[in-house]
Amino acid sequence: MEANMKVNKELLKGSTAVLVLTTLAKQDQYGYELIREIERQSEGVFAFKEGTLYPILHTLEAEGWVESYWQVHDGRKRKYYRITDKGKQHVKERKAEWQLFRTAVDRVIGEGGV
Amino acid sequence: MEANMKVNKELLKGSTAVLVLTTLAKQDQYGYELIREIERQSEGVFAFKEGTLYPILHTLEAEGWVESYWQVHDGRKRKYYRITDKGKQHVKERKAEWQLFRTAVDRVIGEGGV
DNA sequence: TAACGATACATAGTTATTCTAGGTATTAGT
DNA sequence: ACTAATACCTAGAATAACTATGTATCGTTA
Repeated sequence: MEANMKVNKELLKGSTAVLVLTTLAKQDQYGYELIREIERQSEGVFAFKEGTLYPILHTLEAEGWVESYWQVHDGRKRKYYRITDKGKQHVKERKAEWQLFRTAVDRVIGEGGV
Repeated sequence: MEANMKVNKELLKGSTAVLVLTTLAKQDQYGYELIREIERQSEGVFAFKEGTLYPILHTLEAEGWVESYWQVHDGRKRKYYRITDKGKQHVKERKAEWQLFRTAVDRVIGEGGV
């Protein structure tokens, strides 16, 4: 599981919120765990650094898309995040946006069944 | 054909080079024409402003992925761009990167035949 | 028991890329 | 003569992820 398989980081811009929110929609998770979970699900393509993910989580919380709560587990203090109803609505819109974007790129570059 | 169908502009980052180079790989085009052509092919999703596209073309040229030449057509001076061999190699790599990225996003958000 | 690596959270400042907002010049139509 | 469309251009703003660094705790092992 090589970390940092070289996907241009610029490609990522605008996609992180939907990646994080979708993952949180399945179950509450804490930051450090989210990094591993997203890396696992993307099969190593997305390997967020902590310095990248934590500020994103703070932004998502400021927007009201997630809520956080501290919880001790296995003798460790962890800050869990839970998606809100507003966040669920938001992720629905962003997913639709992603579909639109993906389809448009594929049309131009000529992949995806054209 | 409404310009600016709201695809988050951040999503675009990292994708413009491959969009432009792929279009140029089909035939030489000039900037103003490229904007319309990409808008047409993406069915209105990507509507670059001139202030966006021209600097991108200059960057692509500086990287050696395209070459430009002035040509008069229909009584108008136009700056045409032609993709180079180096550009063709580059766009191949970027397309592969796009496939990897797209697949990874779809895996995480749970679309695309998982 | 001291040292070290892994876990877990955090922020300041840099970098990269697109957009905004302006500008110039030419041509075609009214 | 005026206006809209064509065609090119750049400087500076805005945005978002990354780099680098810091703190603290826990488990393992020498």
